[in-house]
Amino acid sequence: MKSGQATSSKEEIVAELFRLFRCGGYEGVSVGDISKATGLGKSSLYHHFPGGKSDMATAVVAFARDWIGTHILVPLKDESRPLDTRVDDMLDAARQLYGGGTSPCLVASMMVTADGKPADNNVGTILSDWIAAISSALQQAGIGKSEADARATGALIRIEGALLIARATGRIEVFETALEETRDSLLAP
Amino acid sequence: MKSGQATSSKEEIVAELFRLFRCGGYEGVSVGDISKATGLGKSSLYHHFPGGKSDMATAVVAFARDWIGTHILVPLKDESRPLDTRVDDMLDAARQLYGGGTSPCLVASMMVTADGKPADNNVGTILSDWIAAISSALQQAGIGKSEADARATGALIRIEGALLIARATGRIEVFETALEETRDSLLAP
DNA sequence: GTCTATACTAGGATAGAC
DNA sequence: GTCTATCCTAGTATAGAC
Repeated sequence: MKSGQATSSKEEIVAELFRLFRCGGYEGVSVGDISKATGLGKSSLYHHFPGGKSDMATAVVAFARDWIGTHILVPLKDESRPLDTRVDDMLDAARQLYGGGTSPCLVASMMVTADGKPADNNVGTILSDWIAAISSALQQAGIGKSEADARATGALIRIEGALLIARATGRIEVFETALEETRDSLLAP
Repeated sequence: MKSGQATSSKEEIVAELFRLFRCGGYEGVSVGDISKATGLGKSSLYHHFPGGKSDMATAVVAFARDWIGTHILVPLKDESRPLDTRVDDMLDAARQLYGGGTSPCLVASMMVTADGKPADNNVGTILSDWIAAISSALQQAGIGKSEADARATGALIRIEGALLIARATGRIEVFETALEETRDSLLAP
C-alpha cells in the first residue's frame, strides 16, 4: 500500500483514517499525515472527500458507528439467542475493537477538541446507542428497566474507564479484568 | 484579565493553560488560542515558557500533578483520620476537579496525540499515583494488598469512565452516581 | 483516480523596542 | 514583562495534467 501508484478503495482509506484519528484525535492528524499513511497524494484524498479533513472525520465516525452496529448492536438485539452468549459476543467485539486494551477509543479521541473547532458529528451517540442496546437486551431477559439501564451504563463506564486506565498506567491486563467484571455485572441474577 | 495591559502571574497563566489543554488536548490548542485566552501577546508567553508550547504542556501537567497531590494524595495519606472521611474528601476533590462531570480530564486529553508528536510527559503516572495512594489507604485500614489494588484500580476506572460517558451522552448525573458507587466499593466490609 | 505544482492561511517561534 | 512586527514552517485546500 506504499509502493508506486496507490489505487485504494474508499474502505481502505477509511480504515486508515480510523487508525489515525483514534490515536491522534481530529486536530492531531494532518492531511499530510493521512497522505503519508495511505500512500495517496493530497489531491486524491480531496477527490474522495471533497469537504476536506472534516469530511474525513465524518466518514470515520460513520465507519465506527457502522462497525459497532454490525459487531455489537445487531448481535445484542438477536432475541433468538440466550443473553449470556450475546454478552460474550459483545465483549469479544470490544476486545477486538480496542486491541485488548492497547488501542484508544475513537469517540474519546474525537471528543477532545476546543470549543468552536470542527470534529464532533455527535460521536457521543455511538456510546448512547451501545448502552441502549445492552439495556434492551437485559430487559428482554426480564430485568427491570431502571436496573437494566444502570447495568448497561455501568458496563460502558467500565469498558471505557478501563481502556483509559490500562493505557495511562501501562497495565494492559486491567482491560481484560474489567471485561470479565463487566460480564459478571451484566449477567448477575 | 482582558482589558489593556495584562500583567499576569505565572500561576494565572498556568490555570488558563489547564483550562485550555484539558478541553482541546495538546494539538487542539494553538499558541494564538492561548494568547487570546490570557490576553497576553505571544512574546510574553515565550518569556514565561522559553521552550514554547511543549514547555507550556509540561507546566500544565506539573500543575495537575501538584493539584492532585495537594487535594487528593495528601489527604488520602493522613493516617490520623478515619478512612471514610479521607475517601469522602477524595471524592469531593474529584467532583470539583471534573466540574461535577462536565470538565474533561487533562490526562485523558493529553494522551490523545499521534505517535512521534510532543505532549505526554508521563502524564499517565498521575493516575498511577492516585491509584497507589488509594490502595495504601485501604491497606492501612486492614484490607489485603491484592484486594486494595483491585478496589483502587476500580475506583479510577469508574471515575474516568463515568466522566467520559457523562460527557459523551450528555447524562451528567452519571458522574455523580459513579462517585457514590465508588465510595461504596472502596468502603465495603 | 492519481499525480505534481502551487496558493493561501494558520501556527510556532524570534527580534527588538518600550 | 509586555508589545508590535516579522519570519518561517506546516497545514489546508485547489488547479490542471495524465
